Amino acid sequence: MNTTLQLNLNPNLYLKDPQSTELGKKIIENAINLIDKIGFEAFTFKKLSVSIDSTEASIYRYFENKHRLLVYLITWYWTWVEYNIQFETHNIADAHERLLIALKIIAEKKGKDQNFPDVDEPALQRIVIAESDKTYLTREVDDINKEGLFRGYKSLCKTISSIVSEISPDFKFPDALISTSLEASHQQVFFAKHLPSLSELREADDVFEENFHFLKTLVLNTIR
Amino acid sequence: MNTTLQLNLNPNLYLKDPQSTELGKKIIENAINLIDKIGFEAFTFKKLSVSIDSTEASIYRYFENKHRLLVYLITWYWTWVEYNIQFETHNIADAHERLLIALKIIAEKKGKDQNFPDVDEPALQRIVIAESDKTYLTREVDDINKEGLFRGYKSLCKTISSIVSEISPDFKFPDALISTSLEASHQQVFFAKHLPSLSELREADDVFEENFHFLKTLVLNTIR
DNA sequence: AAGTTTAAGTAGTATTACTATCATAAACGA
DNA sequence: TCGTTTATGATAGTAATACTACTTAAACTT
Repeated sequence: MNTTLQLNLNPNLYLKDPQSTELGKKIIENAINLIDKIGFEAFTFKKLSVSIDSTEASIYRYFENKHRLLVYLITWYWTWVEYNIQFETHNIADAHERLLIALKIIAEKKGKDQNFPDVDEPALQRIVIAESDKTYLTREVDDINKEGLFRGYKSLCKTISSIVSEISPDFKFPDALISTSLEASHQQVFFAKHLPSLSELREADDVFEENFHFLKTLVLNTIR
Repeated sequence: MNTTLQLNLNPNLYLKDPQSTELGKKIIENAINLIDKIGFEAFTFKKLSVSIDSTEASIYRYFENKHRLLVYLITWYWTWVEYNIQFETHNIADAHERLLIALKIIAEKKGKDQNFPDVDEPALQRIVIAESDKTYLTREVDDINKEGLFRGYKSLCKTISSIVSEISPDFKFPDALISTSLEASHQQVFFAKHLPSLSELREADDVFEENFHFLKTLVLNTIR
């Protein structure tokens, strides 16, 4: 299969769909590179406009502000992860097996997906690890939520927590357990790199394998 | 007992010890109020200087910038929490019992502690819930860590994870489990309030009890 | 070819996050 | 009591940020 795909995202995420124009695609591609390189706080529309050889005002026509752009990128990521989970668990009857596949996909290191040529998934994963919590840790969280912008993340959480409920119908906290696990899946990788005394995971090629191992232990032991 | 106490914090947290002067204490007291009221992003030294009827320059003599001030406040909180855990678990032989006390203290709603008249602990707990992750989610994390500013949090994590190891010496991830639990203890309360579909906890007087119940389930099931 | 929608560039503003300098007043030591 | 640290305050200034408003250019329609 050689077709390129497009994820359907909530139109409230943008003022003008960046997937619909050349400039829009350049904004996404270069925003990922730039945030990955300098971090979200230092990232500005001015710097982005220089790197795509355009202007601040043009970028403001696509996104209300840089926070909304971050929400767009992070939502793209979770929607993509959920798509992969749906794809890989399709036609698998055993709930336990489906849960393991889902946890694996969440925990693992992401490579380039040829279906989406404009998105650098490995860079985007690094952004998720370092910046994703900033999407909701803001005073605007309720407004943003009202517009439905967290649907991607919430839907992913629901997908996995319902597998948990299928396995252990009496378990009281499937949503809390899975949201905790989703957060842990990037927090622990961050700790491994920057605050290693907070985690047994160690920065190396296999952090992501250890990450999977930890998540598996956490989730399976908790619901059993 | 009627003496007031003072927590010993790493001097790198400040340029000049705010606990040593009247102005310093006013800065801490009003910073807590102001961040609680308007959030960390909207909080500025200018606004703080107006609320304490002083000047920006004076505040800059105590803290390098507003991020360092946040690190100071959050460190104060975790150091205080660890002090409480030490106090309450002292002389208790049974590790399982000590673990439950520690989880309870982490999870519970904080009231005013008369030992520290200048600190509004309930407001500070709200700041921890909404802003604490911003202390380390920054490009400066490695520099800040090198100065030892995360010692409070790391020490708390170690204290509890060593109880875990005492109970289950073969468990592979005591640090990861406890850092995950510490993060969950404020994340789940945040979700209950702002993104309730990510958690079974519900905003009400007993969120903190449910929080304890969830943490207990998570930790005890995982290590058993 | 004229008119109209749409995209993109130019220019400007208020605020933020500082830094630097100088004045003054209290506190402290000899 | 005189002189000197030390703490705070007042004032000003700067580069960068996060926008907004206005204007021009291109593209598409009739």
